[in-house]
Amino acid sequence: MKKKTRYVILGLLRDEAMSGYQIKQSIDTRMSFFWNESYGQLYPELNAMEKEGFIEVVTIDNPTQREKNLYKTTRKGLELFNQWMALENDKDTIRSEALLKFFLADDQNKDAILKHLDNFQQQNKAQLKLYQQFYQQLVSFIDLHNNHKYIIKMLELGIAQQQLYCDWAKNYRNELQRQVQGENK
Amino acid sequence: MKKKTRYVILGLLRDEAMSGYQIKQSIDTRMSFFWNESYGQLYPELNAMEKEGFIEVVTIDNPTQREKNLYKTTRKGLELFNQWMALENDKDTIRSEALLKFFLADDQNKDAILKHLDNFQQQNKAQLKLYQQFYQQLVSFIDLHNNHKYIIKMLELGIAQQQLYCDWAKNYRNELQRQVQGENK
DNA sequence: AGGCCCATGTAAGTAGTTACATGATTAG
DNA sequence: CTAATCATGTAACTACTTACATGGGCCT
Repeated sequence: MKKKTRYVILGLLRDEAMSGYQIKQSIDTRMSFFWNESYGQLYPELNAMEKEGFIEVVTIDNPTQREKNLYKTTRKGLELFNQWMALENDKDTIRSEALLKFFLADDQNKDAILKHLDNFQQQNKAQLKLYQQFYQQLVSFIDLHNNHKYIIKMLELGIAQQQLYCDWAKNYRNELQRQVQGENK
Repeated sequence: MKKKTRYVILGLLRDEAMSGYQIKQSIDTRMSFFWNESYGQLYPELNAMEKEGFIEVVTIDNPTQREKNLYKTTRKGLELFNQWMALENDKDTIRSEALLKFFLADDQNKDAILKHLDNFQQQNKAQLKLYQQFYQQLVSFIDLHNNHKYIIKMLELGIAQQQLYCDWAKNYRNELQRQVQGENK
């Protein structure tokens, strides 16, 4: 499977100059229901892409700011990005250990599942909150960038999914809990 | 991140003896909304696990059947599985190129997005059908295995998610289509 | 007879994570 | 003053995919 890191970078740096660190934050807080990247991918890729001319360093006017490498996408980078957009997609990669455990569980693992359901719900709730925050932020802009409506659409999906996961987990948890109590009567 | 392949194998081979090929089919058709594996992981792992005594070969009584290696989980394997169940979960891994494109799109990529939305909807619809089939299969058993109710719960989540994705894509597609038509007027 | 699915595997290459190192800045 | 967060990077490792090889059985 081909590496997609450069396209994420290219896409994010079209509108806003960002550092590697900021890119990572963006992905983690706004895109994590369908994507992730690690620093070990990001930083070397940023350096390679700069050398190849797909992104360039933006110098900051404000010299009081501490040093960080802000990049933005070049024209050449934009071309590469748009080419990628038209290409067929590779198949998805997904591995959720929590969901795997839920699927493979039997009555011997009831306690473990109960614990994992709690964590699962809590994590999804936290993520839901982040998506909602970003959503509010975007819709409050009167002056919409032409890409904002695309992001908003995706956030709607993410929010609906997180909501589904939370509700499902809450429900399931209560159901299992009742079963356990029934047994101990 | 530690390799989880052995736990999937262990979990699936508790109830039903299966070949590597069947395991792969199972994962692809029933678990693909939260997990995937490739043959390159599966077959070497099966051989290693047999050597280590976590799974064992089941000999078939029926000699007309063509040759295939059917495995099931051993007591030792079950212990390992139950230990894993109680452990904390690693963080998820996820990469969906389609969703990435939806997120990063702007007006320049409208046509590409339209095409990807079609594929996305179609693929999710196909997967939805598979989950529904398996669901029907499970609920029609009068004699529920003690793990069936756990699988059913997961399928409910999978079905709801696929439904959400399909509806979202259909809606989004129509919306974008109308925009394009509006522009060409 | 040909194509498709069943079935098992391996080798090479690539993608990805983790742990470590380093240091500045900010908030309490 | 110290802990957390911002910030950048690299090396070693491991996980994973892909492409290839092989062949039987089934359907038409």
